[in-house]
Amino acid sequence: MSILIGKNTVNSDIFGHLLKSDGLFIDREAMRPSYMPEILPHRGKEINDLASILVTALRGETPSNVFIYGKTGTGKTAVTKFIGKELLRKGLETSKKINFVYLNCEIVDTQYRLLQNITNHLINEWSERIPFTGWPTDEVYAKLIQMIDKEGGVTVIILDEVDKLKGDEALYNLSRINGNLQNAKVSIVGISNDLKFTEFLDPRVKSSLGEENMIFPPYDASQLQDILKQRAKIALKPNILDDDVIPLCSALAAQEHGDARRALDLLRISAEQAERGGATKITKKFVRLAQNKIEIDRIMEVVRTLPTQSKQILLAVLLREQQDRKDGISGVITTGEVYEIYKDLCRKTRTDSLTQRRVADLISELDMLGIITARVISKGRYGRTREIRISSSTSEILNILHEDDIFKDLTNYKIRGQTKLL
DNA sequence: CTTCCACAGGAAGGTCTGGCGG
DNA sequence: CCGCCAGACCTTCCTGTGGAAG
Repeated sequence: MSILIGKNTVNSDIFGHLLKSDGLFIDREAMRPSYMPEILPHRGKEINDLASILVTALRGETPSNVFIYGKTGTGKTAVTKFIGKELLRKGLETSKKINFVYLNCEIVDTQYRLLQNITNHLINEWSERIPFTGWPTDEVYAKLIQMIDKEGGVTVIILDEVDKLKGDEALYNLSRINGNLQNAKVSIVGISNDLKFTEFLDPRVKSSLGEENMIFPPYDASQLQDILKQRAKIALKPNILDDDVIPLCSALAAQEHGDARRALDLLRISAEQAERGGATKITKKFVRLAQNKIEIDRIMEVVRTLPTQSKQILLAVLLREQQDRKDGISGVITTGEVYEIYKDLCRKTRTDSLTQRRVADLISELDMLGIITARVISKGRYGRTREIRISSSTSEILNILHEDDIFKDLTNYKIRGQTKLL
């Protein structure tokens, strides 16, 4: 993001000025997904269920392995981490040896790194730690067994986003680790937001990992309200929220499969928008702004990471739309027209052009990503085609596209003279 | 009612990359 | 290290079609 400094502003001590300006937050962190609240509203049942499975660890026995399923923002990670904390606390209190290892498999995604991470978690001496690479995998596995046995007690391993793990060998090895242990026990908790994940698993792993299954249902609008109220109390200064802001954020997030993360983002960004607008109260207006911003940010990110050919097609659509607006025409943009402009662009940028068949597919891809809308319409005698529109801010997308090197010398590009029918 | 445009979109096959077992 | 295969990415060829115009 760039900071523009107007000609007339006094730009000495910018940060000082911003710091002094009375913000709306007390603790911004409390609205971020990583924040761990003291109480998790509406997850009492889930906490209880998981706790009653893992409580066996406090009795020194092996808890069943658990598989937890639930959509994003339903509190899976929060609940498991919460339980982990409690388990460790209670373990200390009753002097039972408990180890708790949390790993996100999206970051630690190979068998080697997984085993290495768990083992290192149990090793205190830096010198003894297993390096990022270099050891044979089975040696790491042996070391892991040795360490767990040395530690004794019960080790609970949380594998978050377990579906991101490459290959199921790692899961297979971990699930039968108890057979190799003398005086320690291991329990695995797998977390996933993909219910179909277990279907592709080795049946042995499947039955072992899924000794217990838990499903986290999405929050409904009123539950989201409670969560937002709780966090707003910690994060925001008192009396700056309009009464209808939290219900609105909750309702919007509830529409999107009850995602608490989404609701919190919405509220946080609303507050940020209000803060930046110099407002002293957060109103519905800022929620709308925030929603808009989230959507635009999403689109910008998608556009930025588009393959070159798709960018080229998108640029063709944008140029056509811009031209039409300049000429005061508001006709429909069709696949054929886009293809012509696209081919011309390819010539200018010296890239190979795809066939119209392929371009048509890429256009519907762009449609599915929500960058453009492409509806099939019939113009009767003049054929059947797609009516293509841009769904959001043209100029901002153009800016992103111009970041791309291949569009560098296209700044003065003009659509070749052609009169539009109808 | 029929015609006919300008595509939509299915099917099949080619090329290339990257992972994986031997 | 090598051959094999799956899947991504494209092309070629094709049949199907909504509805304004005739």
